[in-house]
Amino acid sequence: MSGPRVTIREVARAAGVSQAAVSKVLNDGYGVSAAMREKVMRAVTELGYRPNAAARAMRGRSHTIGVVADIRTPIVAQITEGIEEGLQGSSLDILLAPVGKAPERQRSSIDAMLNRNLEGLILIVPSLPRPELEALGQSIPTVLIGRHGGGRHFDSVMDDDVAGAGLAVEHLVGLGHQRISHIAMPMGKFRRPSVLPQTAREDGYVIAMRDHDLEPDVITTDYTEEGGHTGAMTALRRKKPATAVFAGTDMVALGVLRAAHELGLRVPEDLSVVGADNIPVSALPQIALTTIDPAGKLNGSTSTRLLRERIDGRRNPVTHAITPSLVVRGTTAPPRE
Amino acid sequence: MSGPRVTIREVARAAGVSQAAVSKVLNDGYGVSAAMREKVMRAVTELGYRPNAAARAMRGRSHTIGVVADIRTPIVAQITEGIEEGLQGSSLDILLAPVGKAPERQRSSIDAMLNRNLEGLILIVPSLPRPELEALGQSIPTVLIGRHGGGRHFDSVMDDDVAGAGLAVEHLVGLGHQRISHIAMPMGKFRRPSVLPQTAREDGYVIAMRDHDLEPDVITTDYTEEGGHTGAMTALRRKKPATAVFAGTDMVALGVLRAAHELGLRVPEDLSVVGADNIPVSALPQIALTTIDPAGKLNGSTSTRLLRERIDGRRNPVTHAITPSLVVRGTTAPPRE
DNA sequence: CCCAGTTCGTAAAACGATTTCTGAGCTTTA
DNA sequence: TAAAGCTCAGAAATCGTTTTACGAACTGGG
Repeated sequence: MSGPRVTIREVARAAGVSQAAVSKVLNDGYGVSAAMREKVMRAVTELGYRPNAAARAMRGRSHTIGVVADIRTPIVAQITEGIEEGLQGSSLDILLAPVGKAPERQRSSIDAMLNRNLEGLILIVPSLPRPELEALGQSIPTVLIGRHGGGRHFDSVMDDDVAGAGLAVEHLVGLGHQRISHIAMPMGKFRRPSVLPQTAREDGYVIAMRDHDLEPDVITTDYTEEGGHTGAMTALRRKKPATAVFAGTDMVALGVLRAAHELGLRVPEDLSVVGADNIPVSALPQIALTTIDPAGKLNGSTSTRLLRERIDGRRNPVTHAITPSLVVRGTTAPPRE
Repeated sequence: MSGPRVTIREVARAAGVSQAAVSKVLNDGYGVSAAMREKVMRAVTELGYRPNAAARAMRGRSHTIGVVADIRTPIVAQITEGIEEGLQGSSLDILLAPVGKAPERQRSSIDAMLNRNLEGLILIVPSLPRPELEALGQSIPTVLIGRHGGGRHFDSVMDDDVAGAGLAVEHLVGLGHQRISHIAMPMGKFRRPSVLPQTAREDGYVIAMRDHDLEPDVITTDYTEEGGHTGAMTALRRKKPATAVFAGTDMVALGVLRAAHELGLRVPEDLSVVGADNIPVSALPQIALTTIDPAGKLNGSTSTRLLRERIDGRRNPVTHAITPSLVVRGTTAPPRE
């Protein structure tokens, strides 16, 4: 099954035609007769020919798209699945550059992909400044996932996190809750990074609360389990403690659950908790967290669709928002009183 | 920052030398004077030249290694980190092909990487039959992670799961436990797939129990949360129920914890539980699972080292076993009686 | 001063595909 | 029937780099 690779030249010889003919049959195929196509195809399958992607990439198309993502984030796996699904029947391969959160690392990975003449790039929640992304979009078809705000030279796919937060609040209000706290992330000193999902969730929470004439109560901590714990401690030690908490992330929600446990509060009887992201842990029976599902697969397949449009020549930017859904599990119930 | 890419030809012109000279400076550099190196380097940085990887891949080296892995597995992230670490200072890039468990999918991803003339491949727990892996190893430097057994044409890096299981049993015995059950995975009808970590863990458990003159008690179910639940129900409803359970996987251990909870058993007072894999969930304060840590990062960096040796010409196969460590958290304690 | 042996550098040939250009053979049209 | 138009196929140029082969200039020893 190994041995020296079979090249287009050998296929051509076997079929008794020229290299150009073989190439034309395999690609667009302008000006090839049925007889020739048949001959070539037989030789191709017989020899088990697979075109050398490196050679392809140099001239013409590389038949490959690149995905840049932090694979430590659980949702990346689902998004990737969606991306692959969207690639069905397109002869496009997918290559992933693993990165961390460091912009420097992301930059070098993107560079590496550019060096390979990929046909397009999908960036999952990149932490690069917008001007850089715009420049990138000008040099290669680019789609961003999970970054709010849109741009002029790339497409964007994201969850409508404002609506998602609304769903959470609706659900809790519908159960009869009035004092609903939200645990959010600090925004940094200088400017509000409005491109982040966190910000949108906070906004959505505030808007939905106001819609119901309820007083928003935003508690700012880290987006970690520990942050959720300290945030919840704040919310639950007030003289009129919250009866429900909407955490900005499932991880935060886990910290909230721990805090509740430590304070002797039962969930959901004494306290309702809603998270966001629907990470795998949340589905475990022991956790059974009510949460907002970000539809990772749909994000992936949608971004593939947009990317293919862009590869096919579209220039104008498209922004696609996906409406998340609420997954009701065991951490929400009507309040006691 | 975009515009047409700058090629080696332009660098050569700017430096007033030939293309070959530039190439030699950038690579091995045989027969280049200090003066020439200096000239070329200046032109390179000045023009911001970055060699086109596609062109490189066609002739000579591609400066890239490929990783084939199922990114849904949490440990892959850590392994990848280790791989990157091992790549420091080597001018090698890393590209990841995301796959599922399906052999068909893995095959096509490997093909895709072969088409790109990569310098080497790292396969994380591939589910491909051995002959195929041997053939692969003959056509490209290959290292396998997490697959027991070794081979003739590739290197293997794995955890010493036998030793790991031994650690778990030692720990429990040291605490005073005698009735320790193990929840394992079914082996399939026809032959024992001895290449899997699960099998090694089961073997290690049996050996360690015998060493202490204790009767092994292996319960076979699925390697899932649900499997752990049903397995634990079996182990805990005996007339002389187990006082400790060694689960083959953290996910299984979570199911055990749930079963314990449902039966009104407190952990660790009434039941000790040890898992294996140290997935992120296990570290959460509410779970605090005692488990065996597979040293993912070390697996990664070791495999990179071996791969580089192979790329540099080594032919004989190397198998490297990593001794895992026990992470003691809150689910283990001395038995009641 | 000549010759062999180094050094340093370049021209040109790969690598394996795609694409452009050209021409051979037919068919249609005037 | 000659000119024009089409269709199909191949020869050759091209992509950007590495590598090979070779020549020029310099060195040092006799």
